[in-house]
Amino acid sequence: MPELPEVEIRRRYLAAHALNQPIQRAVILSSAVLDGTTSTALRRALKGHRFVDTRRHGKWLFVKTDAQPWLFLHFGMTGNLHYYQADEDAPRFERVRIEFASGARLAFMDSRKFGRVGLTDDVDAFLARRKWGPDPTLPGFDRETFHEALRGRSGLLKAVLLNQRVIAGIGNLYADEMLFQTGLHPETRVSGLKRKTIDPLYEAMMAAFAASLAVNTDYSKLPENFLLRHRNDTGLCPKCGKKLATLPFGGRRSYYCARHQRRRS
DNA sequence: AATTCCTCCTGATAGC
DNA sequence: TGCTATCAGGAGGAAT
Repeated sequence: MPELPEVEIRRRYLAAHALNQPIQRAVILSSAVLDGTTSTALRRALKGHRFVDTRRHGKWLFVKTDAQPWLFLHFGMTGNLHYYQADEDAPRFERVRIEFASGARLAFMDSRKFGRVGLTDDVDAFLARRKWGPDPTLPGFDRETFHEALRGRSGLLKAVLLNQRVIAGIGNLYADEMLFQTGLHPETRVSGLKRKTIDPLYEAMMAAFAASLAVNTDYSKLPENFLLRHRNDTGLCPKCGKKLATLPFGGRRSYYCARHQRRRS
């Protein structure tokens, strides 16, 4: 579920609740979500410390501690956060629990265990090592950055948009939204795209992220003309009422309107 | 180097 | 009701 806007909402949630209070201990309920660290190392890194800052790049969330390392979180397909009190029920699928001295708790939940939790001493080095592309919502990203990111790419547009090393943060749903808003077929070849096509794609991406953040990623509150409102098996194109078409795409599906998003070339 | 394919894991839902 | 098949908003590594 979580793409750039969803992870940004989680970042804000964590920042609003979990900063600047002493951590009593961390409990790892499923070590399967640990990435490059161990239960022991994670517990030791957090115990007695506080979270002091947050940062996000694409779908990755980083939480600075008052010691050396940052905690990093990736939510996979089903990851989420839940802040609650010790006398309340733990959420389902809790995989890592951070207990604060106050009695409050922060749960990292993830039914499917595709999420990741780990430690890094240097966020920039972490991002560079994994070769992530630029994040469209961070300072410095503009139309030219977008153009530059797509330059030299030869794959299919949908696949390129999903490639986090090209641009960080676009997932299956927002890629479909961008393509729908610009009338581009998912299998359009990137190599042939002109600036007059790429610019609207950039605008559609920024508009989709902004609109989603404005409604706290509650898609039911998005304007009617968003594909995200209709992206399901019975969904109809908000422009023409035609039933949405789908294409298998590397293990998942693209939803699009076969009338407005035609293959060109 | 870039792109495509496969796999990791488990819950919700549709269909019989 | 119960079982089975299918699908789900991701990333990393292998293969091409």
